[in-house]
Amino acid sequence: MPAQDPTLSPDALSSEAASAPEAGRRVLIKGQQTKAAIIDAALGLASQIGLEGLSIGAVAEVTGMSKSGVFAHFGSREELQISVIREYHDRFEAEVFYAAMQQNRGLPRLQALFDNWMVQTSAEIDSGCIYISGAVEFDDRSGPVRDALARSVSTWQTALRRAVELAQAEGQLVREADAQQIAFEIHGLILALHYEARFLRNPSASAHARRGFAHILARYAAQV
Amino acid sequence: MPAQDPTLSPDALSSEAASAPEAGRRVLIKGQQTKAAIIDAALGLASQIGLEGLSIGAVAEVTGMSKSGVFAHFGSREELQISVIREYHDRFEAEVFYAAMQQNRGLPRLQALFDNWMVQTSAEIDSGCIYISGAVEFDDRSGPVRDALARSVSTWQTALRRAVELAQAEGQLVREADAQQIAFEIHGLILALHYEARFLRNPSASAHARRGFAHILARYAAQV
DNA sequence: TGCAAAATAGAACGATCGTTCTTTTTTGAA
DNA sequence: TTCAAAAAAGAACGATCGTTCTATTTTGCA
Repeated sequence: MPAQDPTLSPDALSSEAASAPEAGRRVLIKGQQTKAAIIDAALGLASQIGLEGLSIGAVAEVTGMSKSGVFAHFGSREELQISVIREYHDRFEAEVFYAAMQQNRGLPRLQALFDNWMVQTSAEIDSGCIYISGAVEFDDRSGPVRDALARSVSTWQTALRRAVELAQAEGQLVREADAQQIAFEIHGLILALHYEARFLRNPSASAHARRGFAHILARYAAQV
Repeated sequence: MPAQDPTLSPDALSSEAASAPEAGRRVLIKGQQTKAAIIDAALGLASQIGLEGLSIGAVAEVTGMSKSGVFAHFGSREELQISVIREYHDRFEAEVFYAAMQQNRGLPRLQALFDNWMVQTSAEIDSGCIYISGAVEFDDRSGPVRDALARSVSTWQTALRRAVELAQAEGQLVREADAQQIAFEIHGLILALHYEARFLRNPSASAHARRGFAHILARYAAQV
């Protein structure tokens, strides 16, 4: 199954923090533990105040460390930001993508992907989504942080589009439809959900998004 | 016509910079001119780097003034940010809302609103939209800047929803449909357009948004 | 237990930020 | 042309930022 099903960047952005130490060299485990704790705290902070608002001083305060202690693990703020993006990518992959892969390909899996995405986004109404805030912060910038972010988002969008294409291949959605168009419309629903629920505090945003998805499925449903 | 057509916050956020000077007092016009020039430059900056990234020093450099010279016109950075929001509100109102009001109520006007919104958003692919970036920057903050932003956005959303309701009243869209649901889906298309075009540099984003709008109209079209 | 390496802390740097205060220049009606 | 008010400039403040350097503590195999 993993051979023929699409995977969400199996290697592209996988955490390299667990690189195997060279044999015959010392293996210190403490550093990796605290580094993981730092990244976890940094992701929490970045979700609230954005990747750009993420400061080493704030991370140090949350983790109870010194600024230089935090800094030493990454060497630069950009590397910390990229580590946060990688961590978010991994969690998103696990909770949205992999969690839906156990559903049968086609409409059940596509529905599960959207449901998981909704759950993730709804949970982020309080915390914020760095795929959305990051896009706004880095849309006119260049550099490794933007590249890492764009790569993660593109990878996820490709996975979503492939799920649509599988539903078309299964004959559940019309084959003539543009899968990218469908993915675009779905993406819009999630963005509107995030905008209305998190910024405007509109309590009916979730219902609107869910209904919108049902409308999309109905519109592109293949006639039996 | 202005009496029965909805207006986009006729007074709520109108610029108060042109407050009439007291009779018998001196009238210096220079200050208001430079203030307008500052706001114009600040809006250009905020569109690119966001309202939060907007710094008085950067505005001073662009306008060729000193930091304190710029500061004196507003008294605080927050007031400068609010002035920028007001200016954007006025321009958005003129180029999107009022420009569509000359179309007949119902579908023609709704289509014009969306077209103008698309043009505005497409033009902002290079400059950025502070209604979108601002929502991300201030979604977990409170204060007068967030309030001004949320009020402007809510006003525009109300105007959009009313245009949908007019199309329903004209019998062009099904009366049973939830106007807020339709406005939500349209908003999602614009957000996805901004995201994909500005961040991911996807050249087909405009086509996707336009097609998505046509799909919405078709789905909610009243059978004749 | 000893000891080198790794991990962390602490202090300081130059830069930028919003803001305040003082001084100088400009404005425009009398 | 005069002159008070308005506008703008200039300098400095405390705070925070990312980063660098050095010193101290902790780690984990020998």
